[in-house]
Amino acid sequence: MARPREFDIDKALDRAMGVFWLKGYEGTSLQDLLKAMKIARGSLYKAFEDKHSIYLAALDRYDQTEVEEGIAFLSDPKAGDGFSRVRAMLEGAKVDASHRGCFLCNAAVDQARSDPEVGAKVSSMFRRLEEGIATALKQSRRAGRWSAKRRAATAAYILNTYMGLRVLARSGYPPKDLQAIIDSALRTV
Amino acid sequence: MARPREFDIDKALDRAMGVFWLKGYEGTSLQDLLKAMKIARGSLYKAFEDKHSIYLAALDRYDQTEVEEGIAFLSDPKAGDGFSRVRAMLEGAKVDASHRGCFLCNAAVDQARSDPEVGAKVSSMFRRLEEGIATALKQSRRAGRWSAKRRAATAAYILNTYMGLRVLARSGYPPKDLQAIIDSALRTV
DNA sequence: TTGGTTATAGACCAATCGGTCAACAAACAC
DNA sequence: GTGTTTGTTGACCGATTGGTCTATAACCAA
Repeated sequence: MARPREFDIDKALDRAMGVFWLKGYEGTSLQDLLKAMKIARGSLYKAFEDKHSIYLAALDRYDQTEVEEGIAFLSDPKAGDGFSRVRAMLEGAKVDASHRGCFLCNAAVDQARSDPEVGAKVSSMFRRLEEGIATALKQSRRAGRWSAKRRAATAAYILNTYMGLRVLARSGYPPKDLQAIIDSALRTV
Repeated sequence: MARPREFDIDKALDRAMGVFWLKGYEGTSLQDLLKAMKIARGSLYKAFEDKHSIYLAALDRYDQTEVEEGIAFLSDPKAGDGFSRVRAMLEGAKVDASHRGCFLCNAAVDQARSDPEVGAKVSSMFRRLEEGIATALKQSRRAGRWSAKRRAATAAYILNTYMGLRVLARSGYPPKDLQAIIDSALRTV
């Protein structure tokens, strides 16, 4: 047989994701990636096709870890009332000490338009997050009895609010003011 | 005296803005800029300091044209009831045939964190847009008698909604669904 | 017409970009 | 051990990056 790979490919992908997340696709150089992933050039090109495919793989990794975790939380009855889970999700966007925003939102803004593959992944995550929010609403005291249609519309509205928060948070909007926005957004849902 | 400049610097800046808007800062090369601005390399470096300063100037130009125009519209009593002006602003984000998003939102996501000068300009535009929205609310039948504090909170909330719409629109979210989000967002304000 | 000044054009530059490759190393089958 | 296969390493590649510089052109004052 052949020589086994010396590095953990998922760990390397996590590190690549961190760089893309912080600096964006165009703003990240191969050198940035190699340094963060702690592997040599040749190893990277054995494991991945090219820079673009690493970005796509990092986006998938973000999906499998962050997004799926978020959806699982939204759908988890043990995490409190459905409505409070939605609130917790929004408040999670408030504290962004690293000012990285969310990778999904960053990808939507700077790559989704020019890269159809990114666009498809972004749309998929949007849709599934919406479904997660709708599920949480269904399991809430307040919205549990609404029509499915009304819950779906509200879920889209909350996803939209979430994306707005991520944009404002990334550019340093004060957390206190973000909290006020969350309160306004949920007050009358 | 000296030889006069042959190109209109504001027109060139408009063109530069268009490229940055579409492709982002890192995604735009000097060649892209020269081609769009229709000037030669030497002329560009006579008129501007470097690529970065062109980006800042383009952001200022966006401020003076698009943002100020939006604020003027929001504050204009002749443009209908204050509340309907706010609605019109949100619906303006819905139709984004070019999928450019808004330059302000793009700058917030991909440059505001890493570039303090961009961050300051972005924050300034956010704040003034909020004031514009608050002014429109003050001139509305529905919110005219609210406290200034409540109007300010609602203005921040609407700005947040607007940014969310821009993100979703840029990645190809269907306009019909965006309309539903707008309806949800304004239903209970 | 001449001189001073500044814009234009594009050749040119070092540095960096993403990507390839050949030499070597490590694993297992036999 | 030997052979085969694949991972690792870093030198290397052409292309492109943002930016400089020189020769020339266009303008106005005198």
